[in-house]
Parts: sequence; C-alpha cells; structure tokens
Amino acid sequence: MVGIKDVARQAGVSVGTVSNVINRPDLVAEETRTRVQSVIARLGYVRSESARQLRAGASRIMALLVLDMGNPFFVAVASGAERTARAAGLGVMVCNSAQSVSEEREYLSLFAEQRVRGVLVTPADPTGRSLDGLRSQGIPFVLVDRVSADPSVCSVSVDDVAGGRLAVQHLVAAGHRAIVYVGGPPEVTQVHDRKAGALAALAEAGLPASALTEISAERLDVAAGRDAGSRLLGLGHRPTAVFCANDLLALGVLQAMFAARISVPDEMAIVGYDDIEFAAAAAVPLTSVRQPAVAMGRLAAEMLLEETVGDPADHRHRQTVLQPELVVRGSSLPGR
Amino acid sequence: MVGIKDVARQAGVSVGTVSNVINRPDLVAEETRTRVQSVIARLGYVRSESARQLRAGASRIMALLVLDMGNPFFVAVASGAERTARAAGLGVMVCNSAQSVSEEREYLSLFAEQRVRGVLVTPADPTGRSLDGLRSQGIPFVLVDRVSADPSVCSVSVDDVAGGRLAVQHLVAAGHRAIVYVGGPPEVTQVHDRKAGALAALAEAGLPASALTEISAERLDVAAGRDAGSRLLGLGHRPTAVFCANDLLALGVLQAMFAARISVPDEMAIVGYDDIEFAAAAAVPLTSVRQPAVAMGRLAAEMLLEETVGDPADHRHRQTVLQPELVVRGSSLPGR
DNA sequence: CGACGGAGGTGAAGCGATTCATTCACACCT
DNA sequence: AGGTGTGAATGAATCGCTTCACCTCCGTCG
Repeated sequence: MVGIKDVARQAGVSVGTVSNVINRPDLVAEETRTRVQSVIARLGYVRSESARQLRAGASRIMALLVLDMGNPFFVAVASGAERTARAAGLGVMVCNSAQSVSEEREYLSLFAEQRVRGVLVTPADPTGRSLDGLRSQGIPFVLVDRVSADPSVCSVSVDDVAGGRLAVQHLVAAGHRAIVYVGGPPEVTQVHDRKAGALAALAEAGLPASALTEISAERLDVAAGRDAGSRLLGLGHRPTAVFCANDLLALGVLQAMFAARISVPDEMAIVGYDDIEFAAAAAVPLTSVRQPAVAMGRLAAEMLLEETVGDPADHRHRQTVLQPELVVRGSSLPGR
Repeated sequence: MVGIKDVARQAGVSVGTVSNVINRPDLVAEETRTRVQSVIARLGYVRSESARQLRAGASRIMALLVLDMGNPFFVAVASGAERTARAAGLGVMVCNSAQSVSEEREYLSLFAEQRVRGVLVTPADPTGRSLDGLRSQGIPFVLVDRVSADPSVCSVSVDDVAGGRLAVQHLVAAGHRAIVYVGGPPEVTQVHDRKAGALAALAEAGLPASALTEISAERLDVAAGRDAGSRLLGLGHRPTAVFCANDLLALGVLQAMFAARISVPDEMAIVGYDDIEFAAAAAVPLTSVRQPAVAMGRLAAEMLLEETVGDPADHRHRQTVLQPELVVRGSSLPGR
C-alpha cells in the first residue's frame, strides 16, 4: 500500500511538502505542486483517513441513527441530512436501531469509538439514558423528531399535537362523530402527542372525548395496521372515520377495509400521518398529515454542523419545532 | 479526552497491560484485570478506533452503496447485509448513490480513504470503471443485484430473465394477448433482462413479439409509473395487461388506472417486480415477482466476509444467481 | 543448588498522516 | 558588504493504540 512517504521519495521532496500539496496547496510553489500531484496520480496514492483523524482528534463523519429504515419517512429524513452533511464535506453513516434500545446502545458506542463528528438521533430509549455516553465523550448530538426536556439539548421536531388536531378537525368538519385513533406503543411520544391533538380538536368542537376510541397496534407497520383494521370492524358501534398514528398503519387499515368491501371514503374515511410517498400512491390516495421530513433532516444536520464546525462558543442550543400540514386526498373526501 | 495512558497511570500498570485487558483479557491476571476494568469504567475511557485502525491497517467497517434508498427493495437488501456484518463484529455504512455516477465515485473514494474492510455495491456506472479505485487499493468488493462479465468479481444477483418470463407466462396463461412492458432507462441491465424474459415467454407460448409493447419510463419511481399509466391509456389498441420493471412503477400505473376508473384486474391486469412490502399493501394487492432481497444482502455480506476475514487464499471468487418467484395477488386475478 | 519454565508485566517501536519551528536561498535595501 | 525579509521546503514531534521482545519473579526439577 502506497503511503505519503513513497510519494515524497518519488517526487524528491519531503513528506511535509506532500502533505502541504494536499491540504494547503497555496503554500507550495507551482512547479513542485504539479510534480507532486502527478506522482500522486501515477502511484494511485490515497490518503489514510485514520492517520489523518488520529492527529486531528475527530473524524469527518456524521452519524444518523433512525428508528426504522423500513419507514419511508425516515428515509426522507436521512436524505435531507445526508445532502447537507455532504455539502459540508462530511460523510454520513446511516444506521437503524429498529426501535431496539440495545441496538441503539451498540451503535452509539460504535460512534463514540469512531469519534464521529456528531450524531443525529431519534432515540429509541425513552429515558434518554443512552445518550449519556455521547455526552461524556463530548460528542455533539441533535435529537430528530423528538424534543428533550433538557433545554441544553438541540432538537428538531414537528408539532405532533398540532398535527393530531389538524387531522381530527378535518374529520369533524366533514361530519364525523365516531372516530377511531389507531395508535401504537404508548411509550412512543409521537403516538401520545398525536392523540392529545385529536382530543383537543374534539374538545374545541364541543364534542365529548368519547367520540374517539383508541385501538393500539403492536408496532407501527403495515401488518399491524391490517390487524388494527380488522379489529376496528369488530367494534360494536362501527365508526365512520379512522385517524392513524402513521401512514404505514393507515395503509394497513385501508387494505383491511378493501378486503371487507367497505368503501373508502364513503363508509370509512381514513387519515394517516407522515405523508410518505406511498400515501399518495395508494389506490385510494391517502389524506395525511405531512411532516417536512427532508427539511427536518436538513435542519438537524445544519444545527449539528453549526455546533461542530463553527466556533462552539457561538452556538446556542435550541429546540426547533416545525409545523405539520394537512394534505387532503381521496381517502377522506366523500362523494367523488 | 481520556486515553489509554491515563487509564494505565490510574491503575498503576503499563499501557501494554491495559491494551491486553481490552483485547486479550486471558493474558492478564484476574486481580489486575478487574482493577484495570474498574478504572476504565470510572474514567469513562473509550478506545479510539482511528488509532487502533492505523496500526491494524484496515477498519472494522463494511460499506454498502445502493442505487436508491427510496426503493424499499434496497432497504431490504441493506437490512440483510447489515445483520450479517454486525454479527461478524463489523459496522455498516449505508450510502445512496441515487443512480448518479458522480455520487458513486465520491462515495467510493470516501470508502477508499476510510480503508473500509470491504464494499457491497450495486454500481450505477454501467462501464464498471468506478470500481477501479477499489481494485487498485486492494479493497475487496461484491456486486449486488448485478453480474460482472469478469469472473474474478464476486456477485450476488437474481435471474432477471427468469423473473420476466414468470411474469409473462402468468399473464399469457390468464389469456392476455396484448401486454405492455413498462420499462425504464435502457442502460439499466435489470430493465433489459426482464424484458428479454418477457419476450422469451411469449416466444415459448407461440405468440408474436408484437404482443408486447414497451413504454419507457424516465425513472423507476411511482411518479414515473403514474405517467406511464396515462400514456398507456392513450395507446391506440388498449392492452389488457401491464408488466412493470419494478413495483414502484406498478403502483404508479395502478394509481393511473384508478384515476381513469379502469377496473384492476378486470379491465387491466398488473404485474410488478420486487415484491416490496407496499405491493401487498396496495388496495388492489399487486401480483409481483419476488426477489429474495434480504437473502441477497445476507449472501453478499457473507461472501465479502469470507474474502476479508478468513484467509483470502481459500476464497474462490464466484457469481451466485438466485431464483425469483411469482407471487400472485389480486391485481392479476380476474373474477374475484 | 543452579538451571529452567511459565505467568505476568513492561516499555519502546511503529502505524501514516499533520504541523510547526527551523533552515535555506535569494532578492532587496541601505 | 552586510543586514533583512520572504517564499519554499524540511524533518522531527506527535496523535493513541497494538505488538513484541524482553524482564522479573517464583516454584520445580534434576
């Protein structure tokens, strides 16, 4: 494997000069520079990041740890973060905790060993204890799609209460009075907040909280949604509308309705959450609460870059909360 | 930042001993070992991968470069590869070339600088020239979902000709005689091979090649499929069946049919390719050619591990070709 | 009693880059 | 002529770890 010394020898200069050619080319005389560069090309020299990093103390990689790569929402977050990081010259390592606290721990300690420049993370561990390792190593991190109680922790999230409210306001305005909320594991903040928003919307409309029934799905994926859909049909008093904690669940519910030959939206309106690409692509296009996923990834990465690249002194920790937006489509528009 | 020397000092041993405690604990006396371990815990020491790696010469990371993270097919490949690599103690860096040759180049040179242990890649560059960098650095790689003409290049792929044949055999058996193939950019091997399979099926059934019309989509995503769907409806002689080069296109076509109030499958049968999760979840569940995506990721990672971890001498380069499988669902089953 | 061996530890050499104080050559000024 | 300033290049120190040759005890055996 060819190293900087080989290049120096071949070019008849010192290693310091080769390093300068690579990192501060303006310090090197034109003639020497081109000579060295041609030797680099000829030998196919590739500098070793590990050596560089050892001296520098920190790597040029930003880590992104998401809850579920099977959810296109997180894929969108990742793409926003990635574009931003790469524009700043950092590589991105995308990892998937699959909602498992132990996977999360493993990844975070891997990141610490790698001395990554910073971490974007949607924590699986509700206690937030997993992040202590990063803290004690002095590795900056930004929470994505989650707010911390601690004001010294940066975060970018979307107002889930507002989102839940938007969804149910829409259903109430369309005349629905018996609505089901398909939620998930209650320790997931999002699931909780979206329901709170739904209840708030009912209250504001002067409707009783009993107008909303909750069905809790095992996980937040399509299969669980299908299951919730059939449970929903078994309810004594069949509702006329469903609001789902995410689009994967909503797609599952939609499929269950189709299997039971229940017309959507005429007999059952459905509203999802996230507005993933497949929501619009469903054969009954799904009304959904759009989260600015790409923007969230971008903002989080920008925040991290600010803390990590710029002068840490002039970085103010902050919590950014974005607003969701209702996208109305066929699944909640009767009479079309 | 606390280093191995701090630990050594605090524990009253030499750095060599601390290193042994971490890497070969059986060489250290019980008492010393526990003492060192407790100091490590107390100081919150985290070893530096870059230093370790600098000595070792290679990192403990496997890279995976896919064509499109927005396609759940690749997400599945990634999850298979990841599980395998992590079981072997390697971290995985998943990156997305987004079909761009220049992005691909950038990532590959990033990998080379990182001295990653190996690379799994679905190349975007049809010339295969992008991989020369890895070759000259001696970084092993395995092609995923692609076969190389060069027998010294490992690969894991699925027989796309067989897949195309399965799809069209199925449609022909159901009586379809006017079939549209929705393909994509012709330089994509998969698109080409699947069509070749389709034509082979027609020939075997004694039907003329003219029974298959091709519509070429700009890209391989849902929006392009929607577009292809409406173009399809504008054809003079309307076909009775569509075979799409992937499920994203098929979902788009399905949506176009729905918008035009054309019944699927009665007026138009649809067959997709990949069998992504959203295929089964579509309101008209999609018949699709299933690719063993997770297995492909797993096999590719195993192949790479064999070359990279074991003795390279007893590694035989090989090309594994898996067989696809037809999954019949509602979108091609009339009379239900 | 001295040689031997094994267990437990030590400490210095290196991995491949970056960086910085230093040296060198040369032109310019007084 | 001597001093000075400048642009260019040098080479040694350093980052944090692993590894390996070597050292020290101490019990055992011939």
